[in-house]
Amino acid sequence: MSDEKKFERLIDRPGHLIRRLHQVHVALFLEECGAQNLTPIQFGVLTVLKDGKERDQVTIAYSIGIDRNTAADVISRLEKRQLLERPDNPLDRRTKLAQITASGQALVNTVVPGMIEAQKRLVAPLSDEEYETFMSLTLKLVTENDHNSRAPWRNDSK
Amino acid sequence: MSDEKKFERLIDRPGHLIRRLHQVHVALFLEECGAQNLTPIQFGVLTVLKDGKERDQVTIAYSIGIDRNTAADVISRLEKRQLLERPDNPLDRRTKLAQITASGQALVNTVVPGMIEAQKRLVAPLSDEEYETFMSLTLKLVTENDHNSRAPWRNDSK
DNA sequence: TACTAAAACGTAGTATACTACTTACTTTTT
DNA sequence: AAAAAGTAAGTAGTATACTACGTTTTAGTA
Repeated sequence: MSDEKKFERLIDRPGHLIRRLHQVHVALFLEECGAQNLTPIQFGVLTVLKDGKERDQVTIAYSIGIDRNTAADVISRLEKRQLLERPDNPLDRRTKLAQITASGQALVNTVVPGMIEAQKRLVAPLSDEEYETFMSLTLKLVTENDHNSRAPWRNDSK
Repeated sequence: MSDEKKFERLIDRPGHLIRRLHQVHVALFLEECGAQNLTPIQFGVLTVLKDGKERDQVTIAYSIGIDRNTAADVISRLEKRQLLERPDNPLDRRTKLAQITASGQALVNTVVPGMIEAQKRLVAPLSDEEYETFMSLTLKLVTENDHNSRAPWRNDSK
C-alpha cells in the first residue's frame, strides 16, 4: 500500500489518534480533579516537588517532559496560589528554586485518587493484556522519539 | 497491585505517555511541514475543506475532533492568510461557512508529503505487526472514550 | 586573567484548547 | 402566533506549548 493511501483517513493517522486521546485524558483528569482546580501539568509539577526538595525550573521541566518556558508559566501560577515557594539559590545565582509548601503537599494528596481514577477510566476499554501491550508500545515510541521532542527527558539528578 | 502502586511512576501513567507522544508528533510535523508555516491543526482544517465544499465551523470542528471555539480561532487565522474564505449561509443565517481557496488547496498539496513523513517517523520504532496493534488499541481507546471528550466525533454529513 | 561558550531565567509573541457568557437566529412546543 | 428551547458565532479569559530574543551568571579555555 502506498503511504498516501495508508495515512489517507484521519483515523488512520497515528498523530491524529494520539491528539484525540490526549484530549480525552485531559478531559477525564479535569472531570476527576477539577474541583481542586488543578490541571494535569500543575499536578505534575507539584508531584515532582512532593518530596520537599528544592529544584530549579529546568530540572522540573525536564523531569516531567515539558518545555522550560511552559514550566516557568506553570510555576508562577502555582506560586501565586502559594502551593510552592521560590527561594533564591546562593550556589548558582542564575537559577531560582521551587519548593512545595505544606498547603501544596496537602493539595497533591487530595488529588491523587482523582488522578488514578482518570488513568483507570482512560484505559478501561482495554483488557489487562491489551493494557500491557499498549503501554509497552507507547513507551517504546516515546523513548525512541525522545530526541525529537522539544523537552527531552532528563534524569532528576541531572 | 494497588492502583496507587500501579500508576506510581510517571512513565507508568498512560496519560503521561500520551501527552509526551503528542508532543513528539507535533514536533515532527513542524519539522517536516514548518517551512509552509502550517500547524497540524491548520492542516487538518484545510484537509477537511480540500474537496471544495462549504462547511460551517461546527461541522469542521467535529470532523477533526477539535473544540468549536478552537476551530473559530484556527479558521480566522486561515482566513487572514487567504487560505479559505467565509461566505454567508443564506439557508441558515446563524452559521458562517468556510470554503478553501485555490491557494489553500495548493498549500495542502505541498504539505501532504511532509505530513506523511512525520507519521512515518513517529511510528518508525514499531514493526508492522506492532504498528497494527498500536493503532487498533489506540483507536479503541479513542472510540470508547469519545463521549468523554469536549469535541466528540460527528459524521461530516451531520 | 581575559575571553568565550554555555546555562538559567525573563519577557514577548503565537497557536492550540478549553470555559463562560452573550447575541442572533432557527426549531419546537404550547 | 407567541413562547421556549436549542444552535451557531462571537468575545473574553485562562492554561499549556512553543519560538525568539535579551540579560545575568557560571564554566571552560586561550
